[in-house]
Amino acid sequence: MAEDIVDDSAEAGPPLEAPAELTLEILRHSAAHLMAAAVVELFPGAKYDVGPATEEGFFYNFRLAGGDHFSEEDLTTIEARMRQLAKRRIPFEREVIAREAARQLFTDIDQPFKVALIDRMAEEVDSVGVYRTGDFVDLCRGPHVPHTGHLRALRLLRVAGVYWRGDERNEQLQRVYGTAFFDREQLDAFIAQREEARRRDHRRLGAELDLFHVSEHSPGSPFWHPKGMIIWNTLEDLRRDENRKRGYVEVKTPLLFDVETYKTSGHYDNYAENIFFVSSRDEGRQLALKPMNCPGHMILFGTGMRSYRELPIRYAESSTLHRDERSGTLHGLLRVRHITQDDAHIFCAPEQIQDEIHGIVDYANHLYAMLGVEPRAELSTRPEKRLGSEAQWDQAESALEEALKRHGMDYVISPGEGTFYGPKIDLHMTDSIGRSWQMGTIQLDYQMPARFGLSYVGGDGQDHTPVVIHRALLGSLERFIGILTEHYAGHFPLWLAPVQCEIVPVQDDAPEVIRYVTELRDSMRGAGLRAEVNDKPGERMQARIRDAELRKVPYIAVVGRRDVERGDGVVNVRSARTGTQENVAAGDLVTRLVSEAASRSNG
RNA sequence: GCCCAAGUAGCUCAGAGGUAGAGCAACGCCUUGGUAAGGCGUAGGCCGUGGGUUCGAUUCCCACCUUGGGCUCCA
Repeated sequence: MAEDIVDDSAEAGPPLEAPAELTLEILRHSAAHLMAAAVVELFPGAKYDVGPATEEGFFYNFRLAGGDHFSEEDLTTIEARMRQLAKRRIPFEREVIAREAARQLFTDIDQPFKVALIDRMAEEVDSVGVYRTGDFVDLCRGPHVPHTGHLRALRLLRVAGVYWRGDERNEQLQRVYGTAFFDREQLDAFIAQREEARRRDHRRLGAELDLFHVSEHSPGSPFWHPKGMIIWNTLEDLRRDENRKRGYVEVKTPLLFDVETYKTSGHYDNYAENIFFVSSRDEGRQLALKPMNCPGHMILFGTGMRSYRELPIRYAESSTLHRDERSGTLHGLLRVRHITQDDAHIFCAPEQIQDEIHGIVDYANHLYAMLGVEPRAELSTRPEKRLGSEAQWDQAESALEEALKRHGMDYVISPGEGTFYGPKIDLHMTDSIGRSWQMGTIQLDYQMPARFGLSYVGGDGQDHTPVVIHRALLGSLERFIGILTEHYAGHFPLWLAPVQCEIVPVQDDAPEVIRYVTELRDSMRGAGLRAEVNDKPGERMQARIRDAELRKVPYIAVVGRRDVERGDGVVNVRSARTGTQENVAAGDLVTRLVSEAASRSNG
């Protein structure tokens, strides 16, 4: 959910003129006021904080008397009260008053959050907007709907505890989320759309398609089932193929490291709460499960004299990583503790950065296009606290930006969001309910090689410190498969589908039919296809077809006695995606599926 | 970690202070069927875990675990 709208400047400041047109945002902002009005009536002593419109609806933050919390039942009560207030067509009355008068007003009615907002306004602000809805009064620049009668199609969605001003060190307030639309039909469509999103949720599809599950025996670490492993391994094959073509070399580094390694890398100081520590029989020695591959690759690079002639060296490793994520953040495959990154570290000379970044962006575009997904790129630039010279940062940032431009990629810049060791490009994807997740990342690093004392001999015979580019393109295999499952709604393209062709015999007890379908299956398997025969006894052909359809098998071949007796080797093939049928010679079918799978097309 | 919810058969869910139900799936039998569910039957449960209240708890209370939505976090 986009919560970047939690900017309370929208709540205060100079008032705006009445709107030329009634937008959804205005409607929802007004609905937030209406909700606060209802809450203040129903929960005496409630303090209200801020309540903006969001992409999905609106929310308002409250502190209830006596430290109470809202329950879900309260939502029903509040929503009912809102409807009553809406029916009364109470006008939204706008006033502009002096800042001091407003401060006094909110002090008098004991609304400390509003007083705090006024106190945080810029000095030059001398008047503020105040809106009244019946007895309810809010600090607000508006604009609003003329009266509450416009707020007909409302729905309160959920409650949440949120930290005041988004800071964990502050007290926790109660936030109520809701949404509003111009009419009932739009609200119904919104609710139906959420239902649809739930159907393509990767956790649901993961169970239905028998891909994976998570267990309380190891929270955050998925169990991959045979069908899920096919998708996993197919993506791994793709990664290996492409890495080989692009001059990467595969390495393997340990899972367990002495913690000293992470002190050297800087992770111990910056990341300790996410590291799983492991005790050892060797007293006085503490080990840690690796949360990232970089230190291992640094050590590997450092095992020998390196010449500039060897560079760039591109170490790739798709290794298991563990990160001790906070329990409340775990989320299916999208946020896990057992992470498998399609990781690589490129060690290069400064003058090679541009070409390497270019190559990585090209690689990323190639992969994403092949999978039919479009990530959003974000360029994160130098943060306040950083290492390295300004000249290095200039070079690094422009190298990244240059590559994005050269590839014609749309991107947004996140100023100050880079890492302390360098700027980065992140690739983001959206899940079924609109949440954004970081997938790939490309990070330039001038610092870690120096911390590990890495060097290479340059053409000038002097030692130089290499630059490292950290990059993961899919990001994590777990997360990527999760997003991909939702993207395809479970209908994986042929090359990724766990079962590519299911063969359904019409007469399961006719020996010649059984022989025929078994031979067809074996010839498909011999050609490298994943084929199964569904000859489940006691079930009609229709039920077997339905079963394969529900498992979203791309092709279903139906073979009966008539085909066998005809003797021309023609079978009937049904495409699950289109529901169409056609008659094809078995040999042609195999050739066609092999070629479609090899093309790795999205179908 | 924090707020709000939910954990009952493999799955989806119903139920109630007196010891547990449906549909689908599984298994068995019957059905020989040409493109999305044939019929009958059988089996299946520490009602998330641990405490407490009670003659009796799966049901009420407390704690914990896991899952979901949000917050914070995501170098």
